[in-house]
Amino acid sequence: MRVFVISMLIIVTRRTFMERKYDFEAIEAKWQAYWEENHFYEVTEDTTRPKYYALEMFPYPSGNLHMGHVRNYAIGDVVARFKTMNGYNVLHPMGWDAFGLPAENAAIKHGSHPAKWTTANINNMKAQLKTLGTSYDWNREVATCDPDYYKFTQWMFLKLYEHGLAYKKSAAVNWCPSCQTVLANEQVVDGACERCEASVDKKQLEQWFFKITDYAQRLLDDLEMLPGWPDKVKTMQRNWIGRSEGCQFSLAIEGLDERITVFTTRPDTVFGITYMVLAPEHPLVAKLVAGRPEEEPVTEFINRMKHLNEMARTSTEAVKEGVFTGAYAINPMNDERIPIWIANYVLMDYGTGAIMAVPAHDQRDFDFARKYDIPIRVVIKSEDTPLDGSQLVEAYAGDGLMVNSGDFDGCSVTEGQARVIAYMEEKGIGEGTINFRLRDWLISRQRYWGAPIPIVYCPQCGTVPIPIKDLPVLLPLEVEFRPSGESPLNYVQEFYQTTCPVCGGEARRETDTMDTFVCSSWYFDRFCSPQETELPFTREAADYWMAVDQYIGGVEHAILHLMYARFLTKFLYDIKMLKVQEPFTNLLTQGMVLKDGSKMSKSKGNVVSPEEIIQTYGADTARLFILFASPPDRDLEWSDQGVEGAYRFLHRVWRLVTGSIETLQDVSRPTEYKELDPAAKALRFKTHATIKKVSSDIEERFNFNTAISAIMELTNAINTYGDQQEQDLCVLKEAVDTLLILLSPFCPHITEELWEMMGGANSIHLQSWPTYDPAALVQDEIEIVLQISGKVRDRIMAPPDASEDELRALALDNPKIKELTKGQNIAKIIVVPRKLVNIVVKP
RNA sequence: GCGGUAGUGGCGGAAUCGGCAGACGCGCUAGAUUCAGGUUCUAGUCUGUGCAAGCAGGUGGAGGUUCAAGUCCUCUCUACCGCACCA
Repeated sequence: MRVFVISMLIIVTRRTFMERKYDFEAIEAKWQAYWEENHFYEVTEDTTRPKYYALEMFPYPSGNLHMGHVRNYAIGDVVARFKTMNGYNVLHPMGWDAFGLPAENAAIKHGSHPAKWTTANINNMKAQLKTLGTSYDWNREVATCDPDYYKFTQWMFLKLYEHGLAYKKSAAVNWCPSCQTVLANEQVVDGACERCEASVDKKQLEQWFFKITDYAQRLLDDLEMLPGWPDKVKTMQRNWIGRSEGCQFSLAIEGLDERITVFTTRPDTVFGITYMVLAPEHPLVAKLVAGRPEEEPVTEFINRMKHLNEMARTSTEAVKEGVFTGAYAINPMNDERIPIWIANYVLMDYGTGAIMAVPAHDQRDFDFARKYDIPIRVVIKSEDTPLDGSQLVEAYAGDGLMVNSGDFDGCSVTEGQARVIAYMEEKGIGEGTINFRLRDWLISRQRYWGAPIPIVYCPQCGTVPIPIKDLPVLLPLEVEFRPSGESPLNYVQEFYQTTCPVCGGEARRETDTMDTFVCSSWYFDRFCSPQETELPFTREAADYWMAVDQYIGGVEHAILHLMYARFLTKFLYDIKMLKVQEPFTNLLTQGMVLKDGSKMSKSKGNVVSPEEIIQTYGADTARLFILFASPPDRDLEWSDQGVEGAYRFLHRVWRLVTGSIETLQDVSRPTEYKELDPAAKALRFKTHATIKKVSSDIEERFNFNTAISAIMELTNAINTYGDQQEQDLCVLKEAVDTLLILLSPFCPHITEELWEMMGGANSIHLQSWPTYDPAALVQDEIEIVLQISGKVRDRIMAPPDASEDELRALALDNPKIKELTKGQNIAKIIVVPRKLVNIVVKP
């Protein structure tokens, strides 16, 4: 038998309940302990439920949580809790990006040990993180400096080595004199070290590289597979990869048995070459000038370039300059003699370090040619450009037809490119190629606090990888720190003195460690099976959990971390460890937390400490404010008064709920609602409209700010309804329950406490996310705007399903409209059902 | 220089598909509560004008498309971010 609980109409004496204070400190501690004791957020694979992997970028354990972390983890926690309440089996882990320079610098400065310093910081930050009330499965915690973890970072290295993707070469690398180590290209910003901002030098060193360039095309193409990533990040990655199509060909050198290879994207302009340029570092330069009168000025020029830092060398502002080498090359297309120059504007690390110069059609070459009086020959002619190069005011890079180009005259630019390449390939001069700006990933670091590179150098066997069964290569703890430009491991005899795994003879270990970005390129895989001892992760666990459904972190990692993680994921896919090709299905890049318009920093003295905020107002307030103040992808301006506002709101909720416990405690919600009075109906409408809005704001838009404002509106509506003399307690109960559930992902503690006080079943966080009742959203009447020529003149109430004709009739019958349109010609009437009627008049 | 994002009250922001600009919060004003301050509650708060109902103007600026533009198009200014001699 079905039982209908008929809506009750009861006269209520309001707020007679003895109100308990909102003691956030006690409440937050109580529930954090409860969740932990009851293993609330620990998960295992469960094939009966859909999985969801929510991940925030794990922090470097600097010692203290800052507001950026709070924002990051508050956002992630809302997503994780929301998905859990929607029936997903949610993996939400946390760990530590625990290797890196600051630990070592702190060790040098304070005489502490990096391991000790790091562990202390992790403990401190973990405690801080726990006071935030985040729903992490701490059983899966990892720290990259843990031998159980870096054993598998070394495993990654060995697998890459095995597949020819890790190699050692001597290269001119970025050297940070302050950090006393080399840096990857990605870690050099404006010619300065990304970390310490010291000016970066070039140094010729033997270093280990990962061959990320083998994956350049896939890294580029597969961005298409990521509709859930911000376009901004994808664009940045595309630019970084920097694919350009063109051709490569070599030129003979007059009087020398050597050839110079150049890359160009404009093979259609090869007949316009009037000189060529080598980078000052180009290996052939010395041979070209040997014994010539030009040798001295050239050497002088090269020395001068060497002493300029990266910034001064490569800046667009830098004036182009160069010197003639005295040598000539031969244009393979027409056998012309081409003078060879060296100049600052050609870079050794892009293309081949040498260019063909076509001043008529390249602005840089044009500027240079004008400066040094080198002829300019037009080979692409448009209707508006001169044929005589000396008349050009600037290089012409546009479309046109080939001229002065022998058999190729008359070809269009695109046609010419294809034909020249075909000709070169036929004659064996050159070939069509694709060039990338992306360089191989330099992973050697001359520092101590990192994962040792698992390689030994044997006088007999050469470079020998450590067998996987012998991992980890342990980082010795007894080390002396002296910033010398060499790895401190160079002074630890017990470490570097070893035996060769192949021949058993005496051998020397590699003493460089790996870039920490290697460690962070696969941690999300490790979270799937963090206790696994044989492999970095088990296939079964990774097949179940990967890919990360929602990744959240700062945009500063748009290139570095995200590119490296994508690369390693593709490699793991290739060696059949993973079945996904991309690690992060959806990416949310959060904005910065600002104070007084600029990023919080110690030097500016505008840092707000999360610890203090949590102590003063509680985690729920901190979370609420930070989520309410701005949409997550935009920068957020910190406001102490805004925090007060969030705190006040929670007090309002507290009073509202505690004030109604007595009357609502024993009320059960009916399965059907009938004959509600207008006020009750309006509240029920608001309740369900709020469910609808909050759900879509979280799910579809990540607009937590508008979700929270909708919850605030519901709170206001409940309060207003409370002023009614006669209240429908079922509707009120539904509204209050809904308010708490909708607020629970944002403010997990206060809602849990109030839920318990209301006598709610088990934990609020184990409740299902509510679904809205479409019937409750049906209104008898809705407001229709009446406009005359686009200006609002009146508003009327009409049934929501009123037809266009009915609305038109209602509008024309409206007294105010009648008055204002009297004697006017009605040119047109636009009716938008459920919205407005616009009467267009012509005077 | 190239690419991107943004510009809306005193402030943070809202307006999701071209349809009532300013939701929600902060701040401010007035009143109530209070010994007082704070808290809390009530009312107000884009600008001009008016006692008021109202009327007019208003989303960085200038044009345009449209019955209707914060939203679309063209030009332009400003701020921030990314790339920057990439051959």
